[in-house]
Amino acid sequence: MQTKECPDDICEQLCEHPQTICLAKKESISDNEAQQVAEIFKLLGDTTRVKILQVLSKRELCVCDIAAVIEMGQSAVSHQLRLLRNARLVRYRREGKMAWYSLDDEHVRSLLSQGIDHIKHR
Amino acid sequence: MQTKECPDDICEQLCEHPQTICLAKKESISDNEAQQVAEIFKLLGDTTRVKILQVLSKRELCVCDIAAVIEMGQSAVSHQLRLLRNARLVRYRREGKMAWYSLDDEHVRSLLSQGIDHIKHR
DNA sequence: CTAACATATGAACATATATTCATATGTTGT
DNA sequence: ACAACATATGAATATATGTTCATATGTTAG
Repeated sequence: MQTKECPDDICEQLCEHPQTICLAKKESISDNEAQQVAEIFKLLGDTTRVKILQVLSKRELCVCDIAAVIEMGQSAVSHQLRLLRNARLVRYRREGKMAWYSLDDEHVRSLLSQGIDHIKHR
Repeated sequence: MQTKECPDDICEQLCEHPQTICLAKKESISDNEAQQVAEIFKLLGDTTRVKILQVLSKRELCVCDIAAVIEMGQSAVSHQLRLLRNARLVRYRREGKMAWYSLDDEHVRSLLSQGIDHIKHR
């Protein structure tokens, strides 16, 4: 991302420390990467979706059962499932008129359980 | 949360599967827990904050250096740092007129690096 | 004390997001 | 074909969130 070497820290620049800044920039992730990372965490950053993912991490469930378990309306659940589906965090299969959802990302399972651990031990 | 045993799955209830729902409820986290988990991930779910946390994971930086590195205004950075400070994800120390920030949560360091790994390998 | 500076913060604004309601889609059983 | 049902989705609404601008706070140097 940064091609030039870091110049000496001559510090004409107010408080900024050019050399430190230059080093830090070299080690920083790109806008695009940061955005993608944020995207994943954003999906985990909603109470309803946390509940959905957590119950799906235990067993496959159909939409109306998810709604019953987390006590939310079918429509709200369905909207959230769409987001999770689009991001491929959940998998679904159709069986007759029912749609069965389950967790489809071991990485997310791990992040989720770490998040839960985190709040349980502090 | 659920004190009663799960009744047999007599299924008078439309599509819902009472026994499955009952079991799933027993294994589900509380509203409060889900909210706290979401709270953490919400903090990781913004591009600017991901960038801030990522650069702070490498080294301690003062506010205006953070702003320079991630190329954002001082005010925006300061506002975000407040959120991170309140959640104790970052630590800060004052040195004269400067404020030095660093990452203060190994759990978050781990979540962050997993998030970055995740998007890099897919 | 004053000026310059680093940081913090309140208010305003624009944008994003979650939920609800109404309705569409698609399946099953009669 | 029709009715009942499970799910999906568009539109509307309310709320939350991020950034900017202006300004406040607090520190240092002169």
